Amino acid sequence: MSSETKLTLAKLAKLAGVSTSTASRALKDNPLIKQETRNKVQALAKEYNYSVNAAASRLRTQKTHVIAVILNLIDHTEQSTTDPFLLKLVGELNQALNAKGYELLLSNSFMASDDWANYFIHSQRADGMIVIGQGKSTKKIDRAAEAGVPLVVWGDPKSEARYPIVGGDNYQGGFEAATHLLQKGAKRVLFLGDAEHAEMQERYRGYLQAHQDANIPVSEDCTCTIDITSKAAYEYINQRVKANGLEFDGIVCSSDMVALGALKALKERYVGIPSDVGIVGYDDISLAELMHPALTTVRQNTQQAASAMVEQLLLQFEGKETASYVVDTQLVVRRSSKHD
Amino acid sequence: MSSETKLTLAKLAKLAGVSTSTASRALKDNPLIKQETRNKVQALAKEYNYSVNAAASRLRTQKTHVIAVILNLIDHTEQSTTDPFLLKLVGELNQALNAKGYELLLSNSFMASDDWANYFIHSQRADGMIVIGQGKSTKKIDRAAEAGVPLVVWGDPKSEARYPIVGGDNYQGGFEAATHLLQKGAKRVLFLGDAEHAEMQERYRGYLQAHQDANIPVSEDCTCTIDITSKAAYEYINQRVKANGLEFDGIVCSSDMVALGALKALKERYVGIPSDVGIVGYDDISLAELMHPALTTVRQNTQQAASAMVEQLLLQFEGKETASYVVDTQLVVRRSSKHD
DNA sequence: GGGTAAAATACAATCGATTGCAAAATAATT
DNA sequence: AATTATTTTGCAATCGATTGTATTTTACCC
Repeated sequence: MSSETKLTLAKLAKLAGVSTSTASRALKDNPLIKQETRNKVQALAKEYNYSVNAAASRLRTQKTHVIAVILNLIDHTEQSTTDPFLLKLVGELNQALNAKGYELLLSNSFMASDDWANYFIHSQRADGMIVIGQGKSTKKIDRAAEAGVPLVVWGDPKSEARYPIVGGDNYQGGFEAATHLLQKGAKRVLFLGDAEHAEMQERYRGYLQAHQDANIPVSEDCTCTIDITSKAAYEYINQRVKANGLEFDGIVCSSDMVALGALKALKERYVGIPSDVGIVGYDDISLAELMHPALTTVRQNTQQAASAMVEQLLLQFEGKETASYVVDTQLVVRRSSKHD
Repeated sequence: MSSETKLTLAKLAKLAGVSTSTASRALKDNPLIKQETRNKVQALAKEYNYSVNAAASRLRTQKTHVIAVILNLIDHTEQSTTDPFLLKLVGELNQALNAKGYELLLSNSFMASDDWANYFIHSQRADGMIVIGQGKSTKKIDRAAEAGVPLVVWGDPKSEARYPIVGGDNYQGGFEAATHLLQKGAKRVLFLGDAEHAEMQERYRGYLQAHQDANIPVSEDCTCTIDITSKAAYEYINQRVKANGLEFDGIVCSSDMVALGALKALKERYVGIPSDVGIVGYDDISLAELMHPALTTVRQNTQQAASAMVEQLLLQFEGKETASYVVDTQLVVRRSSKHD
């Protein structure tokens, strides 16, 4: 089918009876080349299954058309490998990038150890980076940005940073979630999450504000700091109820995974949802509506998020101004919070 | 911090007072170079944050150290973007690849349209491919393999193919799942899936065998062909029960997502699980145990799978013999199938 | 000290595509 | 027909690292 020797541009050019420069230009429809010639070269390329050597092209043009996407792992937890929301985001990013002619190099933060700028950019593995999650500290990200790495982050768009951050309005999300529970009559609503993350911190602020607006005090022991995993949530709620009984009637969770863990713990103890405790999650992963009861949650538009991130990144390539971007967010009310 | 001009090997060599060839060799600890010189060059490289230009290196060595991972989408369904199992596999592959010094280029089958061999391999974007899912037809995969693409597939390891296939023993898994339900007393067990997929086909065969061994007939209407999504499962079960009432007492599902959809439909109709209907899923995604009742399922060892796939791929690079590989599979019994 | 073996380093070609500029071919103008 | 303007194409340098081979340096031995 294919001849044994690799087909290079030079050989293709010879076949077409033109020079490599002409062939190269013809392939990309450069108007410098006569239409007829372009057609001939392109036809031959198709016939012989020619495709440009990416390595050579990248070397010459200094562009890779590759974007590194980094799951910014929280060191000791396994949030990222497990959390469907983050993976969904990766899927959407892949779509959005492909649509713009870019490819997605998937990485966790281990590979490049400390020095993202060098590992990905200077080494010409990628043209830019998308970091998913601010983590507990943005030091690494900041350093990369300072080194001039084109960069976009999924996180809390209100954070001050020299790079654009795309994310939902977490303050608003937290506020709506808590307000919703309070309106349904809850008096003691837990916040289950980890305020060290910028995103969670904002949600927490919204949660506090909701209480203030509703004139309901928040006792200190309603703030529960746990890892953002279903396991941690399960264990926490399990132990808390075991130790203190059911001394709360609502939970605002920092993610759906956390909500699912809490839900499980409560159901095992025959706590009625939502009759005894109302639960609100965050993210609206596909399983939220499959739960029983279906999970009330705050949906973030991941598709919009992905497009925005890609757009902000490409803007940097053109040297244009960028800005953080707030993604649509919406409280999706389902059974887990709604007594009829 | 860093000087303005890009640091190339040539400049590094000049700094070290050696030739580029020596510098190049020194950086990779080539014993041809005196230890002292190696140290000096390496120290300088660290000091100046030098890192090899991947594009140049790839062009010269004709190796990319990149593996393309393809989510082999089923055209009209959205299984792959949603299914946590597949994404988990991607995560594990990333780990396994990194451990061997390879990077993961994530793709869906759209990007490369028809011609994987050209798009990924001849164009030197990747050294090899890992395809997740055989899909309904293996034509594309077969064609790529014929074109000489180093290739490993996640699918049914019993399929005949010229490339290694890694996967669980689907026949055995289906057999155990069905046997388990039958032993618990089920008389009419549905199979919910799509036998056009090689993997599902095998599970189905196991399901049939289980019935034969237990001497329980399988009526034709127990074979339910649906898309491998929770939504399709939900709708199917919902309609079936609505139309015919509850004329079955067990379901073997072709994935956990399918099981969750079925579960939801049944719970909405107040069907007791497992008292009225026992359910077994497949994959043991992290949410399986969070369900209420927790989902009995067939676990496939994804970490082992990822290592095996990477190993089989690297073997091809060395021109060595490869073989399909059967991953450990285990029935995890939980509440959804277990009356006490 | 002269000569050979061994160790260490340098030279120069190469991977394949891209692109500024020069050259050739064609068209337009007088 | 000669000259200029315009299209179209080709030349040759370049991107940065790698590696076979040649060369230089050092070590060794009688």
